[in-house]
Amino acid sequence: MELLRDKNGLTEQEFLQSYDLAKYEKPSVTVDMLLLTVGDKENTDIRKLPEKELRVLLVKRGEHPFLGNWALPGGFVGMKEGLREAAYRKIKDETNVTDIYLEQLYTLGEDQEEVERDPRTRVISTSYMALVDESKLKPSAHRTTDEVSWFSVKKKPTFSGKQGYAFVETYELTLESDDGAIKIGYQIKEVYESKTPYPVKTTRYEKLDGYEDGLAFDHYKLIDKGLERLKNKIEYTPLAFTLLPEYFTLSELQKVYEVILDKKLLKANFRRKIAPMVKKTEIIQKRGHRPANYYQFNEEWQHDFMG
Amino acid sequence: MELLRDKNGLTEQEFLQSYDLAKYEKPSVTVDMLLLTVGDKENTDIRKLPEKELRVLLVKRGEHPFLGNWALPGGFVGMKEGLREAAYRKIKDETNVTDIYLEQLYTLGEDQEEVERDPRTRVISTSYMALVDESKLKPSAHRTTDEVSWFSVKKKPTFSGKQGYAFVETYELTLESDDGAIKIGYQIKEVYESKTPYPVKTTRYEKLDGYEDGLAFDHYKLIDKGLERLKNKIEYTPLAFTLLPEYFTLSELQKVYEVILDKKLLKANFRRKIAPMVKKTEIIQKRGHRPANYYQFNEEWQHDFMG
DNA sequence: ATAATAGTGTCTATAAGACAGTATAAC
DNA sequence: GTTATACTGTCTTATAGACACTATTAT
Repeated sequence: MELLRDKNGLTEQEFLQSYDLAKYEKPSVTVDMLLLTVGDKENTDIRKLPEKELRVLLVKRGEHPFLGNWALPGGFVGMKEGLREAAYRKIKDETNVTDIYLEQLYTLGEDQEEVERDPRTRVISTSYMALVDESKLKPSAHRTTDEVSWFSVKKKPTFSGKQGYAFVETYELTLESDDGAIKIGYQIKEVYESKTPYPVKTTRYEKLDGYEDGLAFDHYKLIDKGLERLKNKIEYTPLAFTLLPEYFTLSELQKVYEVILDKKLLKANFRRKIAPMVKKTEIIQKRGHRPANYYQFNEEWQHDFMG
Repeated sequence: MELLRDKNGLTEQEFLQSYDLAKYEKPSVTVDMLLLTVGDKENTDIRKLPEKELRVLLVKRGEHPFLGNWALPGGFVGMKEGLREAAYRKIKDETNVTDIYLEQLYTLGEDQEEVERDPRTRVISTSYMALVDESKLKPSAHRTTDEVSWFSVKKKPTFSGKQGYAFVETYELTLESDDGAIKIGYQIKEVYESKTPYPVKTTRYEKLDGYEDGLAFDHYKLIDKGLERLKNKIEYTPLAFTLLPEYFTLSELQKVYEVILDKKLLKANFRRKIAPMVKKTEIIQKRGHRPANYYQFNEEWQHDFMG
C-alpha cells in the first residue's frame, strides 16, 4: 500500500509524530448523570395501593463551585475513558447498580451563556439519562461520603397562550427531597417565535419565588430535557419496562405511564394499547384486593413494531 | 452575604484563584456538521417534474488523518466559543449561509472504540444537524480551498428478521457525489437483543463491498443518526419547512416528505394530514401542467398542536 | 355488606388508508 | 385529442376515547 503524503510531504505516521498536542488550549470535558426512577409515594391509607412518583438522584456539592448546592452526579472524563463508561462509573459510585439503561441526553456548552457555565474553566458536559427499577436500589449503600438523596420531580404547566406575536408556554419544575426538607423550584418559559418560514423555540429558566435552594450549574436544563425525552419515548419504545422489575402487574405499569405522561389513563384503553408489549405469566400478586396477574415484557413486540 | 468555605477553608474566590487548570490532561473537543438539503434530481423527461433527493455536504480532507477521504465539515472548538457557535461558523465557512436551522445531534466518544476514533489524540465531537433550503445555496461560493461537494444520500433496508435469539435489521447507506464520480457505501446492522427485562440495540457499520471510497473518522454514524432523527421528527414537527423556500406547492412539500420517509404517499391523504400546518397564498406556480397554488407555513399550527 | 382493586365488552368519535373522480394546463 | 399535474369526495378500516359492566379479594 502506497503512503499518502500531505501538503508538507509527511506520511500519516510522520504527521502524528510531529503533532503537537499542547499547541491548543482545551476545554474540560465532564459527564452528568440524570438518574431517574419511579417509586411508591408514602402511603397514608393502608387500604389503598401507593401512588407513584418520578425521582431523580442529586448529590450535595462538597466543593466549589456551587458549594452546598444540589447537583446531578457527574465529574471529569478520563483521557482513556469513553463518555458512557464514565457515566457508568459515576452510577456505580453513587448507587452500586451496574445493570442499567443508559442513553445520551444532551451536551451542554452550546452558546455564550453556557461557555461560562463553570467558573473554573470552559467545561463541556455530556449528559446521560439513566433509568432504574426502584427495587434494584433498596439494598445499596452509597460509597461516597457526599450527601446523596432522591428528589421527587414534578413538571406542571402553568400557562399557555399568546404574548404579542409569540406563543408562550410556562411550567413549574419542582423537586423535593426524600424527607421533604429541601425544596427546589424553577420556572420554565418556552417561547415559540414564527421566524418565517420555520418556527424557533427558546427556553428560559428562572428560580421560582419562595424556593430557597437551587441546583448547581445549569443542571435544571438536563432535568427538563430528560423529562421531555422520557415523555416522548415512552409512547413508542419499551422504556417503561426499565423502570419496573421483571415481573409487574398491569396496574403498576399503568401508574408508570401515568406519572411520566402526567395524566390519568383509562384502564380498559391502556390495557388494549399495551397488550402486544406484554406477556402474561402464571404468577399472581396479592397486594390490593382482588389478586392481580404478573406480566413480563414481551420481547417479540419490538420486532413487530419496530421492524 | 456570608462566604461559604470548603473543606480547605477556602472561599469560592480563593478556590478559583488556586485552581490549577493544567493539572489534568484534557481531551480535544470538535464539532461536526451534518448539513442536509433536499434538491431536484437531474431531469431526463422535460415534461415531468423533477424527483427530489436528500443531500449531504462533504469535504475532502486535505490533511492527516484520513487524508483524501471525505468528511463532514467540522473542526476544533475555540475556548470561548459555544459548540453551536462553532457549528454556525463552519457552515458559514463552507456555504456562506447564515440563517439556518440547527439542532444538536449526538456526541461521539462514548466507548473504547470511539476513544480511539482520532489517531492524534482523544477527541470528543459534538455534532449538529443543519437543514437548508436548496435555493439559499445556489449563489454561494465556497470560501475554503478544500474540495467540497454535495452527495446524494440513500438508506435502504436490505434485511429484517430473526438470527438465532436476536432480531436483526440491515440497511445499506450509500452516498454519491454531484457528478457521480465518487460512491461511498456502508452496511448498517442493527441487532436487538432481549436482555430481559428490556431490550438492547447495538449498531455495527461496515464498508460495503465494491465501494472503494470511504468516510473519514466515524462520520457514517452521524449521517445514519441524522437520517433517523429527521424521519422521526418530520412527522410531528415543522422540520420539513426548513427544507423549502417560504412559498411552495403542496406537491413539493409532499416530495420532501416522501424522500425523507422513503415511501410514496397518497396525495389526498397527505393533503388532509398537513392541511392545518399550511396556509394557502394567492400566488400561483406555472411549472407542471395544471398550475399549482403556492402555500406558506402556518405559524398558528404549532400552537394548536404543540400546545 | 362495602370498599378497593382487577379485568372485560362495547359503543362512539376520530384518524388513516385506499381509491375514484374532476379540473386545468402543455403539447 | 393525450399526458401530466392539481385537487376533491367518499368509502372503508384501524385506532383512540368514554363508560358501563363483571370478578375477586380484604375488612
